[in-house]
Amino acid sequence: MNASEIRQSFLDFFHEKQHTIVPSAPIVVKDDPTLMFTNAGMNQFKDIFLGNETAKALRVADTQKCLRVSGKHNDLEEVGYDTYHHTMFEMLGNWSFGDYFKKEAIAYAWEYLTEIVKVDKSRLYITVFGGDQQDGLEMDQEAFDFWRSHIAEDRILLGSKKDNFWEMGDTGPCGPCSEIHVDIRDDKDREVLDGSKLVNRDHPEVIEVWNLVFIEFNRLANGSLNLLPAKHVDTGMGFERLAMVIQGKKSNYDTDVFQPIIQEIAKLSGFAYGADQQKDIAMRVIADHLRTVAFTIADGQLPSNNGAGYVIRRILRRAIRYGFTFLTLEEPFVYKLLPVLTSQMKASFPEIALQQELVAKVMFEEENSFLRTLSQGIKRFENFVSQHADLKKIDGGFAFELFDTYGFPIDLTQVLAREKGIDVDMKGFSEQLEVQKNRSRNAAAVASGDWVMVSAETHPTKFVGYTQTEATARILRFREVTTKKKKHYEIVLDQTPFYAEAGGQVGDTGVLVSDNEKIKIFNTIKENNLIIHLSADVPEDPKAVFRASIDVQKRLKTENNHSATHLMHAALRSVLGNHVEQKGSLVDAERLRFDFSHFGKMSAGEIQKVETIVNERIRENISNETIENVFIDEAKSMGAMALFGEKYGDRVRVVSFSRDYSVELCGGTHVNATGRIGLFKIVSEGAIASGIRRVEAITGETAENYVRQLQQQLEQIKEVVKGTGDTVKAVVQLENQLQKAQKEIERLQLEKAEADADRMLKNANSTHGFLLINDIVKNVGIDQLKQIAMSLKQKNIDLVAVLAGVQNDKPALCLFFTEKLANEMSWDAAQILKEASREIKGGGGGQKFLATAGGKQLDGLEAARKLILSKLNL
RNA sequence: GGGGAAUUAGCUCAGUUGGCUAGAGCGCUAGAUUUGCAUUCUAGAGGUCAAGGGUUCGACUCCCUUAUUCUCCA
Repeated sequence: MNASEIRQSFLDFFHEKQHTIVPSAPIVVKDDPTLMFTNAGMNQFKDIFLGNETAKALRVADTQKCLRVSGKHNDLEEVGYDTYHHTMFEMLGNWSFGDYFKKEAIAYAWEYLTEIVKVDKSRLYITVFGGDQQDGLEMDQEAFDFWRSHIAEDRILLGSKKDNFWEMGDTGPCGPCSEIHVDIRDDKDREVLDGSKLVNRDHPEVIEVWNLVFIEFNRLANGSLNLLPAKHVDTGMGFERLAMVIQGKKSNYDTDVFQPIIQEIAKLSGFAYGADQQKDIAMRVIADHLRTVAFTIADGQLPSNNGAGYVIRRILRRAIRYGFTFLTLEEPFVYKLLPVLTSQMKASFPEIALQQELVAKVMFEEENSFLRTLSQGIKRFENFVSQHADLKKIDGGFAFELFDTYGFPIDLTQVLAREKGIDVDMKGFSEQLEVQKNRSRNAAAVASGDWVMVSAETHPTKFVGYTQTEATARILRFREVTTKKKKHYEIVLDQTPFYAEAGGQVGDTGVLVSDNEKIKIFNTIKENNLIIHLSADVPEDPKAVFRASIDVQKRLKTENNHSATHLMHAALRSVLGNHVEQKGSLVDAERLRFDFSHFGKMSAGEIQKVETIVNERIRENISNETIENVFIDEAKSMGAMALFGEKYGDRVRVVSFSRDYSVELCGGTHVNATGRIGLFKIVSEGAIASGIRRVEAITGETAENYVRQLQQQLEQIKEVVKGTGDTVKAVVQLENQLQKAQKEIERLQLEKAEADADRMLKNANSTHGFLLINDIVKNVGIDQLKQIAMSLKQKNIDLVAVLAGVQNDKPALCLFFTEKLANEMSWDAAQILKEASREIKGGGGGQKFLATAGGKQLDGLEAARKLILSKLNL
C-alpha cells in the first residue's frame, strides 16, 4: 500500500462504521489563545469535550495536519536525528462524542490494524492504565478485559499515569488511555529479547502507533477529579508511523511520504541519501521542515518575529542551516522542493497546490534574508577573533550576543570556532540563555482560577449583538485570572450583545449594570467558541440580573470600518485581479487594516481607482444582506470568497453588499446599508512580506477629520509661501532657493576663511624656522576656525597657528601645526588644548596636529592663548 | 508580553574613548581610452547621519521619548 491508499483505507473503514468523515482543520489555530498550532487530532473538537458546544455528529473520523515543536516527547532540535520524530505529521483519528466507548473503540482499532492493513498480530502489544494512588484511581480493568478478548494477556501491559493517563491541560477533561505498540525489529532480535520488555522504552523499533483515550473525568484546579456526564473516545494514530509499519520500513523517512522529497534534496545537493550519517540527518531535517513550513504558510501563517510566525521562521531557518552547513547549499533552495511536495499531497490537501506560488515567494524571501543574517554573523565572528589574538576559547557572552541579538545560531558559532581550532564556552552561553528564559517566563506568568459556576445552565452564550446593543443578562460563570502586572475577571453570560474579538474585528467594550452595581467590560474575547467578557471588577452579586450594554459609538465606527473592508476587498479584486486574497485584517473604531496577496506595489492610480470604487458603492447605499446558517457549498455557489486557513463549521454566515459585488463568509458586525460609512480614504499602502501588501484606510468622521487636517495644512503652507497659484511649484522653488542659499553661505564662509588665512599669513612672524600665527577673530565660532586652519594647511608651509574666536560671547580656540612639526617637536595639539580650555571653563580635543576647543568664560581667553604658547615653548 | 540590537549617499555598509571639512564599494552623470561593446582611467553629482527632545564648549557618537526593522526568549 502506498501512503495515499493507507490514508484512504482508514477513512473508508470508519465511514463504514457510521463515522462522518470531516476535513482536516487548518494547522494554524486562530481562536484559541492557549494554542498556536493544531497539535493533535482532537483540537477541533475541544469545545465538545469542554461542554461549550454540542457535537453535530456523534461519530467522526479524519486525518489531521498537526504541528509539534515542543512538549514532553518532542523537541525541535531532535528532529532529523532519529527515524520517527517530526514537526509536522498527520494524525488519523476516530471519535465518539457520548456514543460508543471502550469496547467498540478497542474492537475497531484491532480490526483495522489486523484485518484491513494486516499488521502481524505477533508484533502488537497493548498498554492499559495501571492506576494511580495519588489520584485514587484503580487500574483500567474495563479496557483490560476488552483487550483480553482480542489478544493474549501477557501482551497487555500496565502503564503509569505518565504514559497512560491523558490530560488536556492542568485542568479540564481527562481520562485513562490505552496504547497499541508495534515491534518492527528483525525476527532474530525479537527472539533474543521479547518486545514487551521494550514497550515505552524509547526504542526506535518498538513504538506506539495508536493511542485510544477514554475521556471520563474533569480535573479541577485543586487537582481533584469529577466524573463527566458524557463519556468520549478520542484516538490518534501517527500516519507516518503507520505507513512505516505497513511498508515494512525501519524509518518513517524511508516511506513514500518522505522519500520523494529526500531524493529531490539529494539531487539538488549532489549528495546521495544513505551514504553519510551527517548528510542524511540534514536531508531528513530539510524534508520534515519543508512540509511544516509549506503547510503553515498555505494555511495563512506567514513567518514573522513573534508568536506562531516566529515558530515557522525558526523551523525554516533550521532547514536552511542544515543545508548550509552539511550539504553546501549556500543559495536559497528549500522553496525549490515545493513542486515535489505539492504533487504528492495535493489530492488530500488541495490548499497546498492552490497556494504554491505564494508559499514559494515567501520561502524564497525568508531564505534570502536568513542567508544574509548568516553572512553578517560570520563577519562579526571573524572580527571578534581578529580583535582577540591568542584566543583559547570563544567567550560565552559573545556567543550569546551573536545568537540573541544577531540571530546567529550557536552551532554555527561552534563550527566556525572548530575551524580555528578553538572551543566555545558553552557553559557561559547556557547560563545567559537561562537568565533570558527566566526573565521571559516571569513576565508571561498567568494563573487562572477555577470557574465559579453561578448557574447550572450549560448552553453556549447566545450572541444577540447582530441586532441589539443592549440585553438583559445573567452570569453563568466567572473566574479570576492573574498575570504578572495585574489581575482581571472573565465573565460568561447567558446572552450578550458584546461582540468577541474575531475575524479581525476587535471586541466590544461596555458595561454590565444591575440594581446595585456597575461592572465595566474593557474587552470581549473568544476562547474557542466561548464568549468571555473581561472586567477589572469581580461581580459582588453574581446572581443578579444585569443590563449588558455596549459602547455604541465605538461599535458603530468599527462596523463602518468592517463593512468598508469588504467593499475594499471586492474593489481590490476588480482593480488588481482575482489573485488578491485576504491574508489578515484588523478592524477597530479608528481604522481598518487589510493584508492581501499581490505581487508588486500598488500604483497611485490603482489606489485611487480602489478608493473611487468603494466610495461609489457607499453612495449607492447598498443594503446589507446577511444570511445565517448557510451550507458551505451553497455559500460558495453564491460567490462567497472562501478563505483558506479559516475554520468554519458546516454552516456559515454570509454577508453581502449586492450579490454581484461583495459576498463574504463573515461573523462580524456590519452597517445596515453602505451609506452610513461616509467617506472612505486610503492612508497607506506598503509591503509586509514578499507577495503580501498591506493597505490601511479610514472612514466616516475619521476620514473627514483627516481631509480637513490636510486642507488646513495646505492653507497654512499657502500662507507661508504666499502662493496664490501653484502651491507645489512655490514650495519647490523655495526649496531650490534654500539649497542655493546654503551652498552660497558655504562658499562665502570658505572664501572668508581663505581671506582670513591669507591675512594671517601676511602678519605672521617667523621664528624657530617656521611661521607663527597668533590671531583672534570676532564673530567666528569653532567651525570657522577649523575652516581657516584647513585653508592654512592647504598652503603647505611649515607653520603654527594659534587661533581664537568669539561668537555669542563664547570663546573658541583652534590650534594647528603641520604634521611634520608635530612629529619633530613631539607636540600634541589635542592634549595642549585640553589643558588650555580649562582657562575658559570648557573642553577640547581633536587630532595631534589640529585641535579645537570651546568654553563659556570669555575673560579666560587671553590666559588660554598664553598657556598654549608656553606649552609650545614659544 | 519581556530582553538585546539596528536605522549614515539610489543600494550594500565603514565611521575607534564625543572633536577628521561624514567615508568606501556598487550604481548614476560627464569626459578620456576603444571601430563598437565589455574593460580601464579621470572628474562630478548625490547626506535633515530615522524623527523629536536633553546633556556638553562641541553630538553621527552619550541619555530620554517615538517610529520602523531585525533578533532571542515566552
